Amino acid sequence: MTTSPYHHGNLREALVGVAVDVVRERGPEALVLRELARRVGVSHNAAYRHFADREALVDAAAERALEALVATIRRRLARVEEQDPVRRARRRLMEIGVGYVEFALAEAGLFRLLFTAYPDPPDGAHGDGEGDDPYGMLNAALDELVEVGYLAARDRVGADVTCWSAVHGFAVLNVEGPLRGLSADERDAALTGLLLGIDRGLGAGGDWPSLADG
Amino acid sequence: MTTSPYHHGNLREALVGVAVDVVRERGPEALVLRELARRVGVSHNAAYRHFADREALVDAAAERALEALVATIRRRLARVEEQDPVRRARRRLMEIGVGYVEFALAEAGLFRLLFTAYPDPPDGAHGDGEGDDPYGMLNAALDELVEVGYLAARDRVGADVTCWSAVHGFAVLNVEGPLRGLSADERDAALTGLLLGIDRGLGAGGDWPSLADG
DNA sequence: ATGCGATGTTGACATTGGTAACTCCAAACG
DNA sequence: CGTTTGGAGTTACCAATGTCAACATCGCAT
Repeated sequence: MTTSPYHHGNLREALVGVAVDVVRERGPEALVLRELARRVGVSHNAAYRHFADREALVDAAAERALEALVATIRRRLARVEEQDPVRRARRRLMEIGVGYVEFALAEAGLFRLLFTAYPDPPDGAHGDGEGDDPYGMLNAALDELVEVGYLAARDRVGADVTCWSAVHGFAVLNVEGPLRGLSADERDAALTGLLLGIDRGLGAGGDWPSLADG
Repeated sequence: MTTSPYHHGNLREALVGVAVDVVRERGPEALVLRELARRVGVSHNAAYRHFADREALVDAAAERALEALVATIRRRLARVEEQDPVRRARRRLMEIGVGYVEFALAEAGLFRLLFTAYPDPPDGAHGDGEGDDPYGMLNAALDELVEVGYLAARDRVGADVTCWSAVHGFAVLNVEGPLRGLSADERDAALTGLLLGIDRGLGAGGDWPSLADG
């Protein structure tokens, strides 16, 4: 309501909003400052009162994208009802992977945005809180796997990078890489295979039954 | 020598050449038509006699990048001297991964170029020749693993996607993702862990000794 | 020699990100 | 209640880029 024709009210939010819209529709490369201004009904250059430059706006939008990704993963995690601690932990790890890929495919634009402007490294500092980022959630899940005895502590090191690499690679290849064009069925099968492979690899120390059957 | 001041001789090659140079130095986004022309000492627009548009030139450069990647992998494969068929096959698969990542890190610009303009899918059609692309080489290596009895035929399906995903993901995260900034040592360790994990996962059917020791 | 087609050139145009200088309004202060 | 001050938007402008159209130049076949 406080929208006098001049002072917009909260241009910043509005800009980030349309930015997200545009990215969802046409990808990060379609993120054009002047068009955003047009859409919001404001002159170009208005944006410069709120963002240092184009990149700053892109970063702001990327933050939104990250939240969306986290939300998707959380949603998937919440659906796990498994009771047995070991099976539960393993299932949770898989769901993180599924959620990650689900988001990448459903929101290809946002997913790509996320990695054209990523907030630098996650700073090896894992181990504190669960973190509100996917990497933190992954680490939490892996720690859980150690606690329940599925993953040998010795194999915990590097497991995060391995898991992330596999799932991220799968997502990238399917979204913008040579694997786009796979049918939904092929994709699902491949992803299941990938995740089961990880699950099997992590638990290779003991003699656990596959999550696939049962 | 045939360089009269007017007709350049073979502009096409020259353009692709400097394009590759620029990408190596400053990445794919620095690939600016007009600058290439300047570098070659020709007027802008000259390029349009040889390329339909910017994208066509990018594609041509990407082709070069692909060749370079393949060369790097071949070089690594050629160095494997292992005699025992099983160990040899396993080692070869690992070297493909190492080569892939090595290239991504050493030639970050070219690697990124490769995936900003990728020649569509590899067309599920694997099984013919080894192919001169990394995907073909990967498939050949996996087939070899089946032949020597390390990889169960049943697990062959999807193994290609799993391997590619893991290695590609690792490369991407390290080159342009949140894992850039890892020290060389950390990176090496993580990659070794990843590749051993794959090796272990593929051979999980039998009871093979790790490639790490011995 | 000559004329034609491939190869380059010049000139223009619309778009984009960005800077500078101006304007407008609202709230703080006397 | 008037004024001033500064945040928020605006217009004017610039250089760079991709691309199109029209023109120039050269070599080779006739």
